[in-house]
Amino acid sequence: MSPVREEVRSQGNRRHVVLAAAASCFQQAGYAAASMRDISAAAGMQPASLYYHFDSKDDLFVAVHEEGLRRITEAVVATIEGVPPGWGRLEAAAVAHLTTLLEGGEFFKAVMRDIPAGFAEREVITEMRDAYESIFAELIAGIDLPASTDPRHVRLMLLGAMNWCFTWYRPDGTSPADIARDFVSYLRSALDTGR
Amino acid sequence: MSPVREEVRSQGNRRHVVLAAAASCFQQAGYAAASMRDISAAAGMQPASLYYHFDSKDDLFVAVHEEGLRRITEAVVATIEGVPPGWGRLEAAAVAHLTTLLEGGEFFKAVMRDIPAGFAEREVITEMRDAYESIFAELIAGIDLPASTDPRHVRLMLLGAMNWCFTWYRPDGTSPADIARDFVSYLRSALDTGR
DNA sequence: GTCTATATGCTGATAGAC
DNA sequence: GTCTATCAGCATATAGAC
Repeated sequence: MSPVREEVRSQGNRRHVVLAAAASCFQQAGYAAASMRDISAAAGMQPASLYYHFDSKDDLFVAVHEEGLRRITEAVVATIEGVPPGWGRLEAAAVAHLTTLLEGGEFFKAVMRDIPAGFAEREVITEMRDAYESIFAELIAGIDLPASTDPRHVRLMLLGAMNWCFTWYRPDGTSPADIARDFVSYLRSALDTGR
Repeated sequence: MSPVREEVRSQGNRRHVVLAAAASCFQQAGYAAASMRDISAAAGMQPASLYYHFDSKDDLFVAVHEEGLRRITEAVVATIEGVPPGWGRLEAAAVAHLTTLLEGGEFFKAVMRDIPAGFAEREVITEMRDAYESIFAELIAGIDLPASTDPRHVRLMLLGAMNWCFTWYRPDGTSPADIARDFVSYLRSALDTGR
């Protein structure tokens, strides 16, 4: 409205291009094997130009995680919205998680991996992942499990099984949604006290 | 007995020392981040000396996998010997697998990871892993599952959940054996038709 | 914001003495 | 079998022009 609008600073800024290029390289090669040269080539610029947008390779890795986890959180939260608590809600979240992970683009295979050993900001990444996984902890808390069952192990089993899928998943095989539904159904028929 | 015995050639050969050093480095840092210099230091020799025992870093990685998978196969096979087919046998195998993986030494965390992208001999490693996992396929085939259940997904869910454990396992928490038993029990009560 | 040019150190691997 | 010495190339990151 004001005639002298403060234009969005850094418009034409290609930070997001760099971020996407980094995600692609980290996903393909892993943190250590992806070089800043590779990333700069994927972004269509010179290596030195990356350092205008990010201070270091470590910073870039953290930023890729921030963006990836932000997006997958968004996808899962949007999916479970309105679904009543219980197994159906957990299933919906699992389907969203695995579908995003396996077919959602390059950000996610970079994010759902073991953190490179000796990585300086390991804790930052761990905390971001924990925040995301707490969604699943809450969903499982909303289910009436047998008293002998450890809800933490249920969560870790489900998420572990899903996060391992990228090692064997093939796009021409069973869909991510069907895989996720199978995994949840095995737990459900085991642990559903309401039946 | 013969007075002129052919002595074991390469006695005093430190190939096994190199192999253990490599396993340690690969496990700690991952393939790309572990350098031949790191490995040579861990083995107590000069970098050039490694090349007497192995032709390349790739070769060394393959050799670590061969040894690691040989050992974990041995551990699992020894454990299930004599246990009758069914859920108990699968549980015994899972306990042996996860215990070896998490507390069996440095070979296994190097082996049960995603293969570095672009690794030249990827297929060789994939085949070795498949051969190992076929043990679990057979164990699951020996269980009477509901017709609607996909035995392959049961195997992949269990192995995936276990192989992901090293990202969250802490030695001062639940023991690997108890974790494995929990995982199998969740599947078992779901899918056990014999109850 | 992106460039060219470069500093400094580490990489896998080889040659050849002992 | 292990060593010393070294090659050629690539790593992250910086300096400073435009």
